[in-house]
Amino acid sequence: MARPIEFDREDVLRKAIGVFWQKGYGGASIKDLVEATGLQPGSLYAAFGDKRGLFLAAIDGYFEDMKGMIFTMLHTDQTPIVRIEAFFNRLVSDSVTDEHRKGCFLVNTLLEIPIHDLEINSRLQAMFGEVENEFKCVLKEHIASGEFDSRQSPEELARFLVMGIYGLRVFNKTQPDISALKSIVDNLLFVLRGKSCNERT
Amino acid sequence: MARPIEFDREDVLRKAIGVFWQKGYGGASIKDLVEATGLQPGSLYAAFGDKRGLFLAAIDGYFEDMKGMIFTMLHTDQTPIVRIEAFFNRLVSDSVTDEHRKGCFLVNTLLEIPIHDLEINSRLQAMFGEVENEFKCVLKEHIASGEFDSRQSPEELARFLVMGIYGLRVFNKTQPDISALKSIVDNLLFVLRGKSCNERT
DNA sequence: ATAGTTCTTGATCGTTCATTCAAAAACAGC
DNA sequence: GCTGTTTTTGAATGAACGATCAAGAACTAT
Repeated sequence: MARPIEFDREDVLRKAIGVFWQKGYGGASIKDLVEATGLQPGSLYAAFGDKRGLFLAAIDGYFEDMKGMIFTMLHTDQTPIVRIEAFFNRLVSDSVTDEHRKGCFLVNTLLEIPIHDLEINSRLQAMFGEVENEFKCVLKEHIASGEFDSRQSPEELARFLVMGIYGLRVFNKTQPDISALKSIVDNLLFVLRGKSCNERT
Repeated sequence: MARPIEFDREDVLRKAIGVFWQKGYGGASIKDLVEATGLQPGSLYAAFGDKRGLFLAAIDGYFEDMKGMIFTMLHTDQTPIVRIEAFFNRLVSDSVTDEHRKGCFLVNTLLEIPIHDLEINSRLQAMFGEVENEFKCVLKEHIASGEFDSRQSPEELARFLVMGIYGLRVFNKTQPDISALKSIVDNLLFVLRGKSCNERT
């Protein structure tokens, strides 16, 4: 009984994610978002409230995709260590493939947004907390398998791996070199198994 | 034979560093810088050209301090591994002490500035290249000492440590927890020596 | 067809941004 | 105590920003 909405909300959100991902929150202007989404300011504001609301929706949308990827990588029928290895190999190949070197939208946001912005930061903290927790579950399996004398708790190792994600993401901004990234991943995984496995040339 | 400059350039630069450090390049306005430095826009522009010029000077100034600290930490008469350990312990204590959790100015900038800004990014790359090189020299000593069977080249290990700096810096933005940071450092160093040393509670 | 409702449009608002510049102020040389 | 030179001042500039809103457009229900 009224004029129907013409745009696809998810489609618009995806395009907005692209803008924020590439330019950051402060760097993306409404003009950028209007051009990318094809919506006029009025429609954009009607749909998402304001720029910040759209940004929050973008963060959530990005994390949904990310969570799906993580779940796919970490819940296979392979051994725990191989699953984690697959996850980081995927991270490396994504980093190398990404020609604009946008990195991880969430990690970028982590450094852009001031810590006193609790609404955004607590959200990011919760998201990476979920990632950490996924690692923890897999690591518990790993330790339970007995092939690894547990020097440390799965909590500590999971935190270490999350730190590795951060580090790799930032590293790729300075040196997008695949062999360097692979070597770093190998050293990260070395902590989990006590010996180096991948041969490198 | 003219009116002398009233302000101390280094003092002004230090205050400007504080502003950029806390707010980022895009987030810091000229008004912020005018208020922090006590200089009027005209004087600021006469001294540094424009906002970007001041930012570049700020980056350089920050790195000078950082380089001094690194040199102090890595050139003592202790064993190589202890020196690197001291470096990361210092990084942890700095992270915990910093109540505003500003992190590392250079790492923050790395994520804020788009990669196609070559003037800034090549500068940052050179700076972290210097850090990597410092690590490499110390690691060569470590390997030459013979107490560590060199699974890997000092280049690869140095890169891994730089990645660790990035990771720790970002990690502290989400979880400023000293024991978590210490545990991460312990795992980073584990890669260098093949066994865990620090006891943890 | 008409009335009622919601969406789209894009010009417009007030702010804030980085930057400039003419005028005033502070020195050195003579 | 002038004169010449440079610095400081802070108001002014135009552009870009996020956000708004009245008018027109598109649809449904009756």
